[in-house]
Amino acid sequence: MSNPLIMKLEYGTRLNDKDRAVLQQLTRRTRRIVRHADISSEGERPENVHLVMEGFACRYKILAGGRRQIVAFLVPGDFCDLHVAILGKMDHSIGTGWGCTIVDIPRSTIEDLTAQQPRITRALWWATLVDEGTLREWLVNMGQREADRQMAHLICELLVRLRVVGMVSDNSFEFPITQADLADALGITSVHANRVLQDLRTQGLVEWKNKRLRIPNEEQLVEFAEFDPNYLHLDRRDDAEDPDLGTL
Amino acid sequence: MSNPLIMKLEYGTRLNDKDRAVLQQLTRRTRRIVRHADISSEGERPENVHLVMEGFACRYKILAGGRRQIVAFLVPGDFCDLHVAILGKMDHSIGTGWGCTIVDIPRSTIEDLTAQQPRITRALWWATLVDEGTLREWLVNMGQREADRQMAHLICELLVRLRVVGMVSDNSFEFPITQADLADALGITSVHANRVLQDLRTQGLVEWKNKRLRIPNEEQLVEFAEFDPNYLHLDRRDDAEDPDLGTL
DNA sequence: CGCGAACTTGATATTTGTCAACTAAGGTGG
DNA sequence: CCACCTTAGTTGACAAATATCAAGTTCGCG
Repeated sequence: MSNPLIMKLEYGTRLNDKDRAVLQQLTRRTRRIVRHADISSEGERPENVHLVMEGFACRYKILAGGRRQIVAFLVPGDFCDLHVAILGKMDHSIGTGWGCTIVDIPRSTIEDLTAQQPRITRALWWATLVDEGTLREWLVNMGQREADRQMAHLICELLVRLRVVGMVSDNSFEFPITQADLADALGITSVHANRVLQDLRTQGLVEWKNKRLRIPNEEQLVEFAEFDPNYLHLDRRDDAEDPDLGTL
Repeated sequence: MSNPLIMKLEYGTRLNDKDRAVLQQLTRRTRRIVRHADISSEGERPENVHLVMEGFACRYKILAGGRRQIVAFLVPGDFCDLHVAILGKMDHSIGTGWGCTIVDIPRSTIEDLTAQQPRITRALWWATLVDEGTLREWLVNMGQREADRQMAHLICELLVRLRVVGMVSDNSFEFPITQADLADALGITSVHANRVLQDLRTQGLVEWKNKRLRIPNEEQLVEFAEFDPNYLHLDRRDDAEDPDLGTL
């Protein structure tokens, strides 16, 4: 079955059939978000936790001057705000300029899960920590790489993450976002983003039209971007240690 | 008692006397790290979790070209690698160019804690999520602010975080790091960092000499940096909801 | 077909990086 | 206590990356 949450978490921890059934149950009731509607906003204290099932969403912050920084793209299988159960308020907003399908999960459900399902709890922990690792990598990307490498790096990341949840075919994926959005994620101007993109295009590193992005030669793009996917921690470690995960 | 871990966690969750005693016990055996020794390195799988008790440490990544990005400063009360218990390997390094005092905590101890002490577990969760929020803010900072505001913002953050653990007096704190380190945290050149710093100095926003940084007029610096500390989640929410935190 | 949003392009300004030299500070051995 | 030596900080001239402004052009949709 093509449940993105399960597909993703299987990379973090071994799940058994019961775990899968629980997760499947969790993601039964989906809801469509219309274009340009935010899922939750800075300062709010949402009652539900949200999970992306189809399409893209993003985390972002708006500054006083109106500038926007996107701090994460959320793809199918990603939680939007798992943290809100512990931190009181949202310290950023979740938006979707492109429409997507999500699941609402009551906070209490998450709390029950963490109380009763150690394997699932650990998997959620894992997902949170991968998010954190991704954030670190974005910071490195922004601080140390020039815009062209940076853009290439982001594309590599998306390719890997989307492949995990089965959204990649023919080295290409749906990419409904706008060049201006991409610019806001990279911390550059949309004009500059456009120029950099054309660079990548003429180098034959990416093709992007009709809201679909294709990577003709992944190896080449990975090399150009110096992309190393280790920070995504996709190597499920079912090694000897913690064979049956005692606690946590 | 001046235990930075306890002081910090009290901001996240209510602790009772027993919790405090457990945490106190946890941080009994400190160890001095010499200058320029790393605490742990990318790719490693450390057996212990590390906690800073005195001084500064940092998270960083080195790129192929030798460039370094510091992705976090770790101050007293901060865990260096709580995540390593779940993600297999370190995806970044922890270093201290300045010497600091830490505590080593065996992974198993953390696991016992999370199994038996829900209030402490929740506090550790909280600390992790604050780290994540901080990372997001750094990203915003780097993406959208110019270097002078960005530096001012970082200084505001450090002032607040150090105040929480009692390391600020007379609006000043020990700041043993080097201009080049600061530059690596901001994603700029050390030459540029120097110029920006002199700017802040002549504007009377910061004083920095003899490894001590003083903020003569905090309000002014906060305004200059557009600093809003909400992302540090220091408003302990002992509000009606989850009065005794059931699970997690 | 027409309209607005997204994309593209050029000219120019600003910010930041690079290189290279120089000064100041701190620590070590004699 | 001084001489030396290394590291940190400072400065200037110049180059490169990115932003800004302003004007098209194309595309998708009603």
